[in-house]
Amino acid sequence: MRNDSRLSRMLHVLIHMDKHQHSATSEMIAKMLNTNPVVVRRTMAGLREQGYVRSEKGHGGGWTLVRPLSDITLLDVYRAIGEPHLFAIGPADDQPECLVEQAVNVALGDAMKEAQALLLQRLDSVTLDRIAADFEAKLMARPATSYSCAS
Amino acid sequence: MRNDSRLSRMLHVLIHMDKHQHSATSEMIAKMLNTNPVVVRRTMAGLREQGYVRSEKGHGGGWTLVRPLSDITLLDVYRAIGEPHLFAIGPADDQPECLVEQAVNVALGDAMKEAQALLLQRLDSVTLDRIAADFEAKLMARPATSYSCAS
DNA sequence: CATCATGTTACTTGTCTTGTTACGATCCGC
DNA sequence: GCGGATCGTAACAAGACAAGTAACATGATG
Repeated sequence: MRNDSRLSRMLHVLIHMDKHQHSATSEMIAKMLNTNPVVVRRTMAGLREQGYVRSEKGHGGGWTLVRPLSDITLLDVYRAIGEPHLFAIGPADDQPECLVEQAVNVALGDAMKEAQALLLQRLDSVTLDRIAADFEAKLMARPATSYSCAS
Repeated sequence: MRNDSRLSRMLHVLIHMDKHQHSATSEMIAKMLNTNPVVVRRTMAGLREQGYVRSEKGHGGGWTLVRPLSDITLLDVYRAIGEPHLFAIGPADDQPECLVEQAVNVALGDAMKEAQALLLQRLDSVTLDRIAADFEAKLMARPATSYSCAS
């Protein structure tokens, strides 16, 4: 459990949902992601609130993709899941009195801000249908193998 | 303890060490960083192995800066402490069978690699004496206040 | 040799994601 | 309406990792 895998997982799910027309239950999605239904509901809650997916209770319920993959960027998904911390490193103290430490924080912070800006920009420049297209290309390259997880 | 603060702390220490000519004990450094001596020794071990500082046991011992700040980049320090993980996010599975997940990992991985390359490049472009100079500038701007932590 | 200081190991703590259990609410089919 | 399917949510345990802590060995100085 070294990294926060929520972004990766939600991207995975959304693309799969686009391939199936019918709704998917948390149970099915959980099997697909090798996790369990509660985690799925927890993480997908943000996507629902942002209007990317819809959930329906009761018999025949489950999760449905509401917007086309071409309308969703990686950044959209990142924001929908609550913009978790991107970096594992950081300052020891956010508001230090020591001027040396302040200078260190500025230097490190500047570098990290640049990297973060670039990362977010990259996430913003990729829509989910692009990833789906990459997947299709791979599928064509080796059509004999099983192409995906439990789907 | 949300972030790994080792890099930040070591930068802080090295610059302070440059200001004092005499060696500093782990005890003194620990007070400066608001931590304790064992953590200091643990983290500084990497810096010693890479030849940036020297440690001496016994009476009058402690830590000494060996190389000038102008010879040490932020990247050097990052590497010396063991190149800890930079990102808090990552894929759910590094070697997934699912081709969709593979495509997701490639897309996310590409963006992260770019951001990481930029960050490391920025760390490589800054030497510790630059941060020390920033500190001096701040010090001139308000010479009346106490300028640093327990030093 | 007594003291100071590092070196190292083992264990605990704090924090965050993930996993799990439990229970309530809602919807569909009979 | 009843029962089962399914989401919503809260509460709690597990696992990982940095950081904090305690204990003890090692080496250097006077």
